[in-house]
Amino acid sequence: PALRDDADAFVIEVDKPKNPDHGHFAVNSALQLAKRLGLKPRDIAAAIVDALPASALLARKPEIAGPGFINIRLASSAETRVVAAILASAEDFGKGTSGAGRKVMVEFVSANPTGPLHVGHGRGAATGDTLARLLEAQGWNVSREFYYNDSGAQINNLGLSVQARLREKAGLAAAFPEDGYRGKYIVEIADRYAEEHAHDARGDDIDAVRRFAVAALRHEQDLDLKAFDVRFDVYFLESSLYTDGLVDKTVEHLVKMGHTYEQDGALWLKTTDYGDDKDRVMRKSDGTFTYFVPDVAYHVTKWQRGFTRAITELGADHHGSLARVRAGLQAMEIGVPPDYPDYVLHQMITVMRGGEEVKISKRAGSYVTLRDLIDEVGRDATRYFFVMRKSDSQLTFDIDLAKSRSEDNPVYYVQYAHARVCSVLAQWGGNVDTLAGVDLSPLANRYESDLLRALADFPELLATAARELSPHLVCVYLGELAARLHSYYNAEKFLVEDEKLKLARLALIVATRQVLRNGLAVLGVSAPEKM
RNA sequence: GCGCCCGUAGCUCAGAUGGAUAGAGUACUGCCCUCCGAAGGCAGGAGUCGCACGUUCGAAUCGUGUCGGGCGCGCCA
Repeated sequence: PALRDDADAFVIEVDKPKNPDHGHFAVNSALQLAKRLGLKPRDIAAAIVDALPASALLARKPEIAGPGFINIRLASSAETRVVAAILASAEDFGKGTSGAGRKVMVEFVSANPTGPLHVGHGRGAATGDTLARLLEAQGWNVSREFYYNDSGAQINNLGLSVQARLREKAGLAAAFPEDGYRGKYIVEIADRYAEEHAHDARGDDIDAVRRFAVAALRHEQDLDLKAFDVRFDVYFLESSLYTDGLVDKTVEHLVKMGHTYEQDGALWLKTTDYGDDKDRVMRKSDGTFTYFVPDVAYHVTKWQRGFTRAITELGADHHGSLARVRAGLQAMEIGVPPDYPDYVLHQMITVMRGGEEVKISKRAGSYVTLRDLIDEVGRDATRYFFVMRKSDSQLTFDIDLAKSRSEDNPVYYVQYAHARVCSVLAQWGGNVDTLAGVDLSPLANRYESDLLRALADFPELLATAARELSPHLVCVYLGELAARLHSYYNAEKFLVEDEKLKLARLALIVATRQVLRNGLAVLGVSAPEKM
């Protein structure tokens, strides 16, 4: 009665307790209501339990435990239903429909074409691609986009660096640009340029040199991404923002909206009106634009291309641009939500080699490339490694450890579980399809129950990972699922004499194999039948 | 100085909406293949969840402060 006069709605929360002794579901409402009702939590719980109707789905009457939790345990017949659902849905098991076909862009990697992709880009590539796969699995219409800066000072610098190497080769006294790129790959590009441009072996045609270098590096990056099984739908050139006049239009629009002012010969945007900590220069006193203007213009195109949702995956060293871009978008007053786009930042990776930190510097040419990693530890392990940690925690990547202990990489643990099931099925020799309608009532021990619970969690897990933009949750889940399969395998024999028991167990492990496969697919990691 | 992220076992890290004895891997110790692959399993020790205060029936989780680490803060990109 007290609840009926209360204007506040009361929401009953149903938890899934970590401890299996607490049942499949737990309700803590009695604890939360105790104060409002002025009653003891256990008394409230008892009243609730008494009022519940009996159900064939429940193993027994809900229990009151601890300070007043209500623990609910499913009957075995309810618990095993998930197996049939998995076998029926196969690769679609776990998918959701919350995206409802809406468009979302995931922008990631977006490396400038001034050098090979390094470990940081690898983390971004694995994270962004997994996010895209997660969103696709929730029914979003995902477009993967790579934005690259093919103009401006850094590209200029790249051209000059290659030119300097060309001149060295030609025996000319040439000063290497102070901020030039010193990596070996610059020398290689210079060599190739000289080969293919015999008439300009000294690189006098700086435009041609620059174009060649950008094309060469873009090509290398594409090969790296391909080796990583990452593909993009759109490569967006920063230069197109200028050639299409979008940068100018954006600036004009911001001026028109009254969010700018002139000072010291420069044009400023009042980003402080939108939460930035200081106003930002848009047009420098020399008439050129600062980089954040094309950034805003680029995000305007995302919105105007119909992406009402956009996710931008960046290295954490770019986090300073977030507030600015969002502020710029707000100042446009074109209806973009204040939190557009969603940002997912990945923290820096500290690379250790030989017990020492490897400083990654493009300009100095000290590098651990993505290609090195893929060659040394393999694509699957590299992808898994990069997404198994929360992206906003910094991680230490010990190259020696990754190489020497590559067999201990957690990805093999998960893949092995999959291969193990395949191996059992091969020994059985029966037709897997016939397992779909098998009687599952023989499944009763705790290993089977644990496995069933884990399988049933998969759809919600994927939904959570997508909602939280947290790919690492998939890795955590798969590790636990594989652990349960391995424990089960060691504790019980599957290919037993008892035909009914055997078929029930086989159906269960086939369902497990399917979920392992589906989870690995989201990560872009293979599910081998043999290892 | 300002902003963002992080601070959980020796090490690397999980702990979604606050819940019931804080988890995994690794390392270390000891067991388990006449048995579906031991790339596996089982058992053990190891943590005042950086610190303090606060909110709450209840805090690793929320708030404030503080200390420590990373990153970013230029009319650079």
